This record gives sequence, structure tokens and C-alpha cells, in this order.
Amino acid sequence: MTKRVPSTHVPTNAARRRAFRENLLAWYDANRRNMPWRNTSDPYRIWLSEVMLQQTRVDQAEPYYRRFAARFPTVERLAAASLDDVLACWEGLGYYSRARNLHKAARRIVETFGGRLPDEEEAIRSLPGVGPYTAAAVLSIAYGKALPALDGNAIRVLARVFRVAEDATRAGTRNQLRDLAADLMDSARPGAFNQAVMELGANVCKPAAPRCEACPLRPVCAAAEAGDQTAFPVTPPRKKTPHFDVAVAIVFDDAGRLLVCKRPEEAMLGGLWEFPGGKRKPGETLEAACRRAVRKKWNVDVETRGLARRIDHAYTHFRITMHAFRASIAAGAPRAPADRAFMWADRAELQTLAFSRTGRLLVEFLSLEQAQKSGE
DNA sequence: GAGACGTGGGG
DNA sequence: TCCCCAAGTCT
Repeated sequence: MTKRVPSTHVPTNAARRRAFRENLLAWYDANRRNMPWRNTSDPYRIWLSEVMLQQTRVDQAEPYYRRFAARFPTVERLAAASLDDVLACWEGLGYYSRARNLHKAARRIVETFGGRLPDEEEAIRSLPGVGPYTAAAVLSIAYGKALPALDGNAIRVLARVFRVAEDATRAGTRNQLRDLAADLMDSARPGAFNQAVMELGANVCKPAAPRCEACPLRPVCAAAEAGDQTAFPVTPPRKKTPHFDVAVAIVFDDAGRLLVCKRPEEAMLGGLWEFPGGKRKPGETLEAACRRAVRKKWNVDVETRGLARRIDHAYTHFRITMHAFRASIAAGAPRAPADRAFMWADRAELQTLAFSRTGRLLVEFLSLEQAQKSGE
């Protein structure tokens, strides 16, 4: 059913596979880093760690994992929590659909799986946010099932060891690599095998400047043999990202509370709070864009009184400059459309709400400014 | 299948 | 400053 792609990789034989497996696991046993999710056998925590580690470095995920696991120690506690609390705990980690899906999946686990993370591939894959990688990782690590977990590290390691010349982003190539991994897998220690490949990819077989001299797979690596390891994996060039100007309003009420708005759940940064405003259109001034966007979304006229702060930020597929204007309500009061929400937040509430990076930076800027003012 | 989806670190 | 990229999934 999988179409075979012609490949340049070296043919495997039993001795080669055995060397790969044994060298790798011996290296892993001697070099594995201590991580909090490696000191538990709780499937919930292993699942949590795998979700946090999606497209995220170990160093970045680790403090979040500790806080999250302490705050929501069981799947029942997670299911019982509000999405707002879950997002607040996730703030700053990015890819917030992971948090929304994790929360949704926890509720489904409690409702339909009796509070236990499923140990069957089909069932676990049915949970939102669990794809082929996460299913294989959790099933191998938590339940000892011999499924290869193919993440970016595994793809790079295998593409180099076998000098896979086809575009590694293509499905056919992925299938080829997955079959290779399945062949190599140590069925006695599938969880250790999967983690070993990833750990090797993260610390030795790195994207740039791989440390081949320290690599246990050097004796079986075709790319190291040819001296062209950095040519693999083969991926198409990426496009450069566009830039947008965003104008937002800083509006305080008489009680010194700040006007903040909640983003719709399906949107980018869905469920997070932000300052009212929007993207500038061609030919528009920043102040006009600010007034127009606030008027359109919140049915209220504001007047701007000068720029308070500019923040540059890069997302995955575009960049923005956020221009934050001090502003006040010109007439009336904000009104939320049916599917949206806003609030006037005091200092304590601003600490509790989940903001994106730019929003949090602006909140911190304003509270620092306020502290200086009141300190004088 | 291609593009959306965050953030921070490193070269 | 810029570009790359990191334990992917969803649409």
C-alpha cells in the first residue's frame, strides 16, 4: 500500500541493524539526561511531556512541565479545570492549540476511557492533539509497545545513517523512514530505543555541526562515511515571512483598570487575552488603524494620545510590529459581539490572565511604568 | 499536500 | 538583524 520510493540508502542487513541498535542503546544508557518525565511511569505525565515537547526544546519545556504537573497532577484534575486556567499555565510555551487539545482530550479520557489514557493505538490516536508521533512515543514509553516514534530527530538520524536522498518532508519518504525505524527497533526496550534516537539527534547528530566523532552510530553511518552528513535530511527551501503592522489601544477606566479582550478559541492564540486593536491596512495611518479596529470589534470610538511602546515579534509564518497607543474612550462604552469577550482588568487580574508574548510584554511595561509613577 | 500554528536559542 | 530550527498536529 505504501508506494516504494527509489532510494540511495545503504541496504540493511542483520549485522548492521544489530550494531545500530546495540551501539545506540549502550550510548543512551551511559549518556541519557535526567528529565522529570523520565522519573515516572504515569502515562498521563508521559503524554503531557510528549505534547509539551512537540516542536519545543527540552530546556524550554521542562519548567512548564514541572508547573503543569504540579498544578494538574492527574487527568481528572486537568479535566475538571477551566480552559482559562490551563492556558494561563501554558502561557509563553506557544502552540496553544496543544493546551486546548490537551484539555479537551483529558475530558474525553475521563468521560469515555474511565480516566485512563488508552493503551491502544486507534483509541489514543482518536484524542485531539495526538498524532502518529505522540501515539508511538506514549505507547512505547508508557506501555512498552514496539512502535517507532518518528520526530524531527529520528528523521535526521535515519536520513544520515542511510543517506536518504529524497525530500524528507514527503509522505512517501516518511513511510520509508518509518519502515526503516521499525526494522531497527529494539522490541525489548522500545521506549528506550525511541528516546535514544531523539536524544542522539538532539545532542550529537545535530542539524548543523553534528558531533560525528562522539557518535555511537559512526561505524554504521553512510553519510559520515561519505563526509556529507549535513546534506541530510533533504528538505525544500522555505519561503520568507511577510511583515504586518498592528495597532493596539491602551485604555484605562476611571478605576485604573485596563481594557483587555479575549481572542476567539479557533483563532491563532485562541483563548488568550490581548489589547484591543488590529492590523493596519494599506495606506492607513497607525492611529487610524487603531481607531478603526477597536470600533469594528468593540463598537466604541477611541481617541489616541500618542505611542507608548513598539514591540517587534516573529511568529512562525509572519512577523509583526505592534504599535501600542495610549487611548481613551471618546463616547459610549465597549460592547462585545456574541462570540467575543472583553473585561476591565485590575493589576491582580492581569497577572492571572493568559496573554501571548507581546501582550505580556506590554502588561509588564505598563505595570513598571505605573510602579515608577506611584513611587515618585 | 500545503499552510497554519509560538517562542526562544544559536550561528 | 536575520535565518534556522525544535520530541508535530490539524485542516
